Amino acid sequence: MRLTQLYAPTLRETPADAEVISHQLMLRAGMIRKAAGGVYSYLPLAWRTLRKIETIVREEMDNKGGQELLMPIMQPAELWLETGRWHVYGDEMFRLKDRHQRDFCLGPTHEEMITTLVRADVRSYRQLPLMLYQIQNKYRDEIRPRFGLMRGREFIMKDLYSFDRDEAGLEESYNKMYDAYTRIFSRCGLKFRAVEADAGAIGGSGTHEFMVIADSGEAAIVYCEQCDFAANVEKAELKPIESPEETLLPLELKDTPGAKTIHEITAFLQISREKTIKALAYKTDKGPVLALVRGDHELNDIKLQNQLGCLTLELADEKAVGAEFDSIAGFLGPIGINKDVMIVADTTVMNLFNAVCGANQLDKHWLNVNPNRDFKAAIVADIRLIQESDPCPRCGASLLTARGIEVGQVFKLFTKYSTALKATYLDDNGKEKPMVMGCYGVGVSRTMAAAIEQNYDENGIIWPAAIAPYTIAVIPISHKDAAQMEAAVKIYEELNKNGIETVLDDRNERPGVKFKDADLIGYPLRITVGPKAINENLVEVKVRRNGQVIHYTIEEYLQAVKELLKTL
RNA sequence: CGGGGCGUGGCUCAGUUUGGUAGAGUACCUGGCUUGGGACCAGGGGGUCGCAGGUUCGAAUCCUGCCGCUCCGACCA
Repeated sequence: MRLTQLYAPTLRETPADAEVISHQLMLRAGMIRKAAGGVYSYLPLAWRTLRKIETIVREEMDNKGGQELLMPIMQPAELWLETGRWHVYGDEMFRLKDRHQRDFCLGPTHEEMITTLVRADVRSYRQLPLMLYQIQNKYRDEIRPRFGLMRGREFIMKDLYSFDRDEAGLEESYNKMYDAYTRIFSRCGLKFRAVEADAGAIGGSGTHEFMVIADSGEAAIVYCEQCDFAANVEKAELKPIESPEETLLPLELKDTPGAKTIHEITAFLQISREKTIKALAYKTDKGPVLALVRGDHELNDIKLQNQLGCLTLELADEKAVGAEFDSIAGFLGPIGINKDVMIVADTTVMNLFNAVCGANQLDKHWLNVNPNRDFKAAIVADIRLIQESDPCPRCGASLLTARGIEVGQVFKLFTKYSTALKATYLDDNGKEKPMVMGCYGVGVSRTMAAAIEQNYDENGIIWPAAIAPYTIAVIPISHKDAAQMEAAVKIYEELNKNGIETVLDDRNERPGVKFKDADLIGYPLRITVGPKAINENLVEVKVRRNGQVIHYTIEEYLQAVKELLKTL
């Protein structure tokens, strides 16, 4: 491709409405343009990269026995009514009506569609296992689209669904996909971690998220350097912490004027945060809940929600604390709380001796609180948020934290959808059984953005070679110098002939402009054709990632470049 | 939905406080000159100032309503 022909309008300045680096650079590099909030056009450069990612995904899916198909984006409401998700999915689903006022949606995901497809045609255990996938646009009317392609309302996703005879089969399919995902993101040149995750609203259990490590990531993860443990903080389980044993002292009511926060109470009483109990009042669809964690810990509301099995969970405001909890904000505690309130305590709290907690009275706290003696909890479980330097639940080493961009997730759905949609088969005894399912997603467009978040510098994008829109830019210094142009064209044509995707910057621009654009677009290699190279009959190659300049002879450069690209 | 910010040529922004002929840089077109890190000179095209009302002799500017974008919080690939 000659750059005089390429449709990639670059911008000198960063558009004001782009916040994250991938969004800024894709706009500046002429890769994407916004059509509406969270909805983008992919210009030729972006589309080339997306197709490369898709190709990698396809190869790995096919290698594991996946078969590609394509289902409709527009889906009838009946499917979703059958599983109940038409109502559960809420405002996040784009809905529309046809001319007969029949309800449809734009597919946010395809469990319903694929399951009804398969149930109609699969009858026998002989037809299983089955792995079907597609790559297409998905639609989710996000509460707040942001970060360019990282959280769009329309995005490209690969979704594969596995159908097995039993859980052993599912396990096998799951492991295949886990392995395929590891290969996909490795091939894309990304630094990532597979982390244990919460199953969320899709349902099912047993799930990993593939996180590209980047500071701009929306998810927080913890990982262990001593073993292979890694988890989303939402999910990460924790072992209870034992407290050093103490003689039980008698309960004592203490005046603590104005001490509402853990910080204030520990300063006032001159005690450590580990000796305090933090109480949080929640309103749920299962009634009021008082959640207890140790003062130096944070509550993980997803764990709490999972323990309660409730659909809604929100912090109670001051009025509700008074009305429904018989307490006062800032002085909440389990002792003497309204009898209708369910107490859920973190296991570590129950191991405390002679602790401090709010007394549900203004400016008063209880001292020498001993759980089980002074209060009982309806549920005792792991409900706290994991923190940096917490011990690894596997090996006990100190954990580290990082931020991640979720680019893929693998899910064990078991029979949630096959049961709801009656997708059954006959086993070898002629007995009807629900298929055991899994689903596996890759955010293709998000992967492109994540690759940029992880590979850029002040001059622009630094593409991993595997997913670069073009691999090499050949830049003649002077547009008017016939010898340079001739040499440049020759190299350009030779590289393309050898299957290396190359552009020729044949624009009548000063070299600085061409260099800036090449850096911005992020070609892994640049070949500069100027007087130096011409006079000495050398090919000058510059590596985008580290700025290294290497000179090769005309005879050796092609092979050398091929080798070099393997390392990029 | 709640809370902040912003809507003026493709892009970045000034002008709004104090109403009076719509501006700059960049990008684009023409010509010249130039060519190893976003040159220079000359000429040129392009904007219903987000939309709709209102106040006024006169509105980008003041008032009202609406729309859109964006950032911070509850969701997720």
